[in-house]
Amino acid sequence: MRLTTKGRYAVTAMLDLALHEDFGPVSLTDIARRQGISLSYLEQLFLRLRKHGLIASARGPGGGYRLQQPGTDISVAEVICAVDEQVDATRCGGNQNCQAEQRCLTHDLWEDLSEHITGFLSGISLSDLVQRQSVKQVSARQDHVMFRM
Amino acid sequence: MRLTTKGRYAVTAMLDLALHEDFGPVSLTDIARRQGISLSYLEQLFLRLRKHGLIASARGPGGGYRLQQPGTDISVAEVICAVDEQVDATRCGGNQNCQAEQRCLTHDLWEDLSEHITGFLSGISLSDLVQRQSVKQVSARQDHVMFRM
DNA sequence: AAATACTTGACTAAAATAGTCGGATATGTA
DNA sequence: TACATATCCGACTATTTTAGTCAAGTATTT
Repeated sequence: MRLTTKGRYAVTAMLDLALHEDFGPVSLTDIARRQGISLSYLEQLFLRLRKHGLIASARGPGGGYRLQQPGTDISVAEVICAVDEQVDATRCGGNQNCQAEQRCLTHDLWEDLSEHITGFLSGISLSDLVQRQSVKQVSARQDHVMFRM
Repeated sequence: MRLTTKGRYAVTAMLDLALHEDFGPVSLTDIARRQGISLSYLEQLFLRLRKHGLIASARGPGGGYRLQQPGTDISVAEVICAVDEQVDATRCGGNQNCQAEQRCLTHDLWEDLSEHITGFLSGISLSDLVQRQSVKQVSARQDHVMFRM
């Protein structure tokens, strides 16, 4: 699993969605405003999230996105994997041909690390984040500032 | 701490150094040959590793680099930090001004993750890697193929 | 003296990041 | 039915990072 800012944007946007979906579908325009992420960039990310079955879309006025599964069932790891497309993973891709078609010296180390990170992020669901005190605080500020803008 | 291929190259090169320093200083030319990394790129990496006090250099014929501290005292985390220069860390840099000068929604999550990864990689020293069976195997193959080339 | 090897800075091709732009399509509401 | 809203989708682009190359040094051993 790769860790990039793209993945971070996706998690932030999904968390915003989880925080606001009680009042019907959430539009990308709202998420873009609240989180300071460009609309067009969000469109790219949500296309992938939808194709991976994490969210469902509703078109037309009042439309937007909602979570396809309960927030407890969507882990941070899943969100990141959905947008990062796992092009080459570790360069020492699964096939161990990192150096001259053979396993490179540190192959096992990166494999161990990768498992470690995935395990950590698989254990954190969107619901877990929603309940965090720090998230509640930041979210409240964002809702307040942006309210009826 | 950022995880990039640059950091991976650095760890691989430092491990090669740890594996061969018993016979005196190790030249970058040798490391480049064994690990399939370009000499000029290694020069850039080792400049930073030296400035961070992880290695010492010896000029002239028979010169090269050796570890500045025993292999047990150099962790993988230190090597990666030395070359990655920590430009912006998490974009939510230490100052929490990730979004409009305020803390972003997922700030704490990335901070937790960062600590988790750093903790994991801090617990692995070059000596630990040298003793791994898989590392010994790959290293033996590399020495054999490249011997007296 | 000569070869080896580190030191340093400037430059560069290719890829990834973080978007922008333009249009098409679907849908709820007046 | 017209219209506004919103998702869909593809193509394009500026900037940054990666992964180097190149050239000219300097120091040291043999």
